[in-house]
Amino acid sequence: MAKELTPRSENYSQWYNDLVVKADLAENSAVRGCMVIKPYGYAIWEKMQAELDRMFKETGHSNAYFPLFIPKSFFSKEASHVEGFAKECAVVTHYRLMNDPNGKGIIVDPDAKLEEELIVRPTSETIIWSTYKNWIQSYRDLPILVNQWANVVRWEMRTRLFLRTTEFLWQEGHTAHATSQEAIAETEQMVNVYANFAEQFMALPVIKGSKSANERFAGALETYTIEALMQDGKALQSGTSHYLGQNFAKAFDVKFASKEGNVEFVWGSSWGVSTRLMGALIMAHSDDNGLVLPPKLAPFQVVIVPIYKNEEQLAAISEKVNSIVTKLRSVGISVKYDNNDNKKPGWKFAEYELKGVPVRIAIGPRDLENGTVEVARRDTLEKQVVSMENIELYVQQLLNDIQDNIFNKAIIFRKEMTTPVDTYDEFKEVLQNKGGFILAHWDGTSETEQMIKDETKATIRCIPFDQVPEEGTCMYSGKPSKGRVIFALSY
RNA sequence: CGGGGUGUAGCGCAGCCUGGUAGCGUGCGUCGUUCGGGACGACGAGGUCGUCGGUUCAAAUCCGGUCACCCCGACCA
Repeated sequence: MAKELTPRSENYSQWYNDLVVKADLAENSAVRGCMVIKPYGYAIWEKMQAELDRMFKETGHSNAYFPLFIPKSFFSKEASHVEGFAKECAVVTHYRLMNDPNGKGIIVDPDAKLEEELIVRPTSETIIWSTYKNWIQSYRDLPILVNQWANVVRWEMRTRLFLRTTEFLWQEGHTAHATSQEAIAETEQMVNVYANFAEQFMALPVIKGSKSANERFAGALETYTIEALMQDGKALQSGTSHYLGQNFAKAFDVKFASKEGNVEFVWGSSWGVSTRLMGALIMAHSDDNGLVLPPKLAPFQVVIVPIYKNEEQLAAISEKVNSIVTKLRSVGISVKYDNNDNKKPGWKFAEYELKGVPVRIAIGPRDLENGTVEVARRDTLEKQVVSMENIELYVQQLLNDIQDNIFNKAIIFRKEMTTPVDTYDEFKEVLQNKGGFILAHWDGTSETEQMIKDETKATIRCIPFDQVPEEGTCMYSGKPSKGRVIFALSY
């Protein structure tokens, strides 16, 4: 066994790291905190991008591209925004290198200092709103519904493949509207798009809700989030959508003439998901044998492994396989035929299990005689010998079953790992011994949330949209509360 | 930035305490036998032991400096 994973029960975090590397998704690069996303991992990201991009366009958005660099002065224009990002910005100060006069390689040319430093974007609100100022004069120019696919840099202290890297890939939508109602509707629409994507494609159940003031995006009036629960009982913020009010319009003086002839500031939203979704996908479904991918996002949904003793057998099998491949593709199933002669079937079985391919078809001499194939599903590891007749319909149904099954499993897990508590002692007990989402009453103040965070590291993941109204008292302060919020330890 | 740890073959590690021929697993190459759950045998290629300096007849090993990376904390999508 060349590629054994650390079991989850032994060390969940190690399991995750092992899995990312051994399933060939990504690896650490020569640059501190930055990862190389390998072809197999990138293929999954491309699948996610394709679906999200389609969903954005269906809701009326267009893609555009803004600069990687942001003049430093732009950042100071929105006070809470700079406050939130200042500590993690990479800064470009020079534009030229030169040979070291002391002969020790290459140094930064001290004469090539920039007049104004450039920030490598940690997010693009500032550069985009400075641009929108030029695009908007009248209500007729609104709304602007733009998305960009980009990389951003946040100089984090500690990084983990996909979950938190110094540079990461994401999309950021930035919209401008004539009314606050419209901007809020957009913010809500996009958090719903994210939730639908997570649940329908990633098979990842999420809870939609609002962030508390402490956890809100720097510069937003309101942050909506989708929160997912990982197998170790920790929460992962998987996507956010921010209602910006007129904050950035005021900071960058973006005004429009309304229908009534008044000059008003524009209302905004921004929303994003990142390669962190890869981390969520990996952790949500995978097991000690490796990755488990939802069929809708797998780079290939079916792998076919031939079993043979000699060239003639392989030729006979390959002929059958070709017809199977054609049939599968005809119903839109993606297939890889692995006839690599350098690896044995056993090796291939283990390898594709590790890589999370949803369905494996093995075909050997026995099958040729019987007109059958062996079909194995990754989620349950069950194997079944089925007829080659109508194989495409069987596999199509199986892929649907797998997609549903892993989603249902995740829902059941979340249900088991969601615990209502009424006292702070109970809260600490559950947090320590069980983890997961904890539903508790909170008095609504930042102070209380901060105290709980300082004492337990748990934060309010969100105030759920579907919060049940319920009179209660804050577990920490005893003050009145009108409903439970979700606490958890988080990534 | 505080605490801990590690740099030796592509990868994972042993050797260091007690200085004296550079070692194991895996991976890689060739050949043969294998092939329905990570095959086996034979032969072979591959390392100025992170780096700079010191001690010594002799340094992977002892001493000092330095660099890099990893883990735990504070920060975070």
